[in-house]
Amino acid sequence: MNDTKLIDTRTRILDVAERLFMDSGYEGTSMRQITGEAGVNLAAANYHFGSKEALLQEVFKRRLEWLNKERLRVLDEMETQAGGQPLKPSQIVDAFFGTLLRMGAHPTQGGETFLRLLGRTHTDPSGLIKTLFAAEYSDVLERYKTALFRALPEVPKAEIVWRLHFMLGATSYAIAGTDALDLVTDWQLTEDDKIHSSERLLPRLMSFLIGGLRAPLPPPPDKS
Amino acid sequence: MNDTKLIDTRTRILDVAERLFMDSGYEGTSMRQITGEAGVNLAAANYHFGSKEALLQEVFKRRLEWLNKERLRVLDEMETQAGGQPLKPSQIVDAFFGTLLRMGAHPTQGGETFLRLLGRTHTDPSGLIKTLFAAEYSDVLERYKTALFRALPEVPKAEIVWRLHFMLGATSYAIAGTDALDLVTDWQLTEDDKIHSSERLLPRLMSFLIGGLRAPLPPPPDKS
DNA sequence: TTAGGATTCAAACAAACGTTTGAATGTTGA
DNA sequence: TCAACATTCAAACGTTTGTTTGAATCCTAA
Repeated sequence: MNDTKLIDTRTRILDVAERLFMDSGYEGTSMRQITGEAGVNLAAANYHFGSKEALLQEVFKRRLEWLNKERLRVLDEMETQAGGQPLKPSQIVDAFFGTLLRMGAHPTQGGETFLRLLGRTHTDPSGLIKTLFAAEYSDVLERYKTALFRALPEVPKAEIVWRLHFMLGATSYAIAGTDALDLVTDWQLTEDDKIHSSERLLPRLMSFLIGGLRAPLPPPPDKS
Repeated sequence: MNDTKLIDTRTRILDVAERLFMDSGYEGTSMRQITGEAGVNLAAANYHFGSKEALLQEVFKRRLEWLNKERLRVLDEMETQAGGQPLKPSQIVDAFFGTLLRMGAHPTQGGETFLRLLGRTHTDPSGLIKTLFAAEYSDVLERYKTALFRALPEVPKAEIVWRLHFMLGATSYAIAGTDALDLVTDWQLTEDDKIHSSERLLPRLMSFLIGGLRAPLPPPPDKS
């Protein structure tokens, strides 16, 4: 087992697969495209990963493990700092979603490509993806849920869960690509707005998320 | 041209395609699955629609035309009622997103199936989908954008556009399937919460969206 | 230097894909 | 009733798909 070339082939396949899955989706990407653009033999992909499905799993796994470890680390650090006191909601939101968005600027962790892949995949109901996400996210969500419950003791837990869900949606959409924004854009934004839009995304999204999280509760259900 | 049977075959294909595209995506669904489950001959799909791509377009077109006409009608009605005064932001949000969600309870317009298909497709960057959406949404978004600008004159237009984008994301995710919520759920919700969750989605989402829309603006960009 | 496992490679596999064909059947208006 | 058109149908088309094979090559440890 060669230490430089083996890792190179594996990594080249993973990197290209990540980008192509982002561009064209899982079913829309063929093994021949992946291995072709990666400059490796077709059979190499099956040799290193076993199957296309297993390759998809690896593409997500190597990033999500890093991300969710980082999310737990940041939350741990905040809670230590707070010394038993509940955190501020804005801290929790930043630890979860801010860490995700800042991953887009982290060159060794896939940069924007993985972020966009993740965003577009979050609404994919395919069994494979759902199973993978459930396994990869469960610990992290449990911790953040608990932190939010403590931070917002006056808000019913069901509402917090729903709002976490909405926050995930707004964020997925935001990172799925500023391309999709071209739908909504067109209209009069200054060049300045466009140039800085990527780096300004985080504060803008954060304001929106916290506004939604702290919004007045909906009227209680009709008892008829 | 037979008036009952032709419409039947066409509609049966459209209905099944809508459901299968929702379940498995465009590339993940084959013409044989569609025509098989619809109980029509394989060649019938190509006969009536020309190609798989054209079939996908039709699936979206018949629903989006209805939805966006309805959205414009509701907004027109509100503006007439207001007699030249700007609308309240919450009215505009409800006219746009409320109309969408209420479509899920409209049996002749695809019900929840189309809603979930739309939710999962919103993050799809494929050229075909983007072109279709751009054409189908442009008029409506233009009108609603203008209404929001008038309703929130003190907010910079760029911020409004971004927040509209975030609102679209939260909504897409919410309608893409309460299945995806199983990710976040698990945790202690009462049975009552679960039973009423579908009909309670709209007020919950609305509170979140308006909270986000009206949140304090993010700090201005660093001038360094 | 050499044996043995790891990796690459060209080639082939069966299966599934979207689409087309031409004949058969159904339907309509004169 | 019959000609003209619309629709259905079974069959086949050529591609492309993911995966497998077995030989060739590379690398490393003894």
